[in-house]
Amino acid sequence: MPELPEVETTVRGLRPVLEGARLTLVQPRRGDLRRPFPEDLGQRMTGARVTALGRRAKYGLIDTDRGDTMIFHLGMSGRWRVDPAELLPHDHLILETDTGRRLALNDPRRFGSVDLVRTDSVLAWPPFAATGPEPFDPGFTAAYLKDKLAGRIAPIKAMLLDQKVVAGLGNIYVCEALFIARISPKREAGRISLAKLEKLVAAIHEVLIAAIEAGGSTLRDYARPDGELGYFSKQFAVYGREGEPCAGCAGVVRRYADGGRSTFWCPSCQK
DNA sequence: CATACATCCTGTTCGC
DNA sequence: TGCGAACAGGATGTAT
Repeated sequence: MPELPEVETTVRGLRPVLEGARLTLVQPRRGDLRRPFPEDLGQRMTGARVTALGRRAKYGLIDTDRGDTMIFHLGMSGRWRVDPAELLPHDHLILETDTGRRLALNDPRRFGSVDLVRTDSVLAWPPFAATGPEPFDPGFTAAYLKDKLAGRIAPIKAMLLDQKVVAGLGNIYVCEALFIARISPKREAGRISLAKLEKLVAAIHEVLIAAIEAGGSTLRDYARPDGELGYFSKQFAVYGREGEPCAGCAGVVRRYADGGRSTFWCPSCQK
């Protein structure tokens, strides 16, 4: 489930633990997640000092003073456990620092990934090369979307999930943003007016900011040894609320399966 | 190129 | 009560 807000919250939580620290141990505990760990991950990262942490799309970036960037993806079920008292099943990668901190990348479903690229080549890394603008990039505007979606007959929901259109959105926040903008997830993407796209851009900003703030407010919990990441779930207007009253009209939230994915929406007010 | 769909993975939830 | 089926879904590969 980690989408942009959860990855951003994770990066902000890792920053005070890792930034400036030297890595004394970088140890995979199995060979692979979604794909194999880089063979030289331990060799290249052990002894390096972490200089910065960042995020691109749904990936977290850990820069070192050796000119390497470790890129992690949390997949569906991934999270970093901070200072765990003991290692658990699915702790697939362990980091230790010269400041006495320990991190475990735990990912039961193993949809996540860890890659290692040269920092000066991060933007050319294949998964990033085709990735669209960040939602808060000044270039992500209604005009941009109008151009990008021109002629597209696919539903707007599918287009927003496409990382080449905009980076960082997943099923949950796409559903929420379309609800806020009162746009049906089934609407043909190329036939949405500029005015509606302006509402959509604003809705995406609104829902992401609220989710990041909700996550940020729970950083203290996240940092607990057995801590949980704070999610936005209690504030979802439509996601997971099939059959419940719509928060914005007299309608009822409905669900349909689209390519095996659930879409939640209010047919009464999303047109 | 655009679109649709299958695949990966495992803990949790649901129905019979 | 138990057990199998369904479900969660991001990235990627294949098919049309």
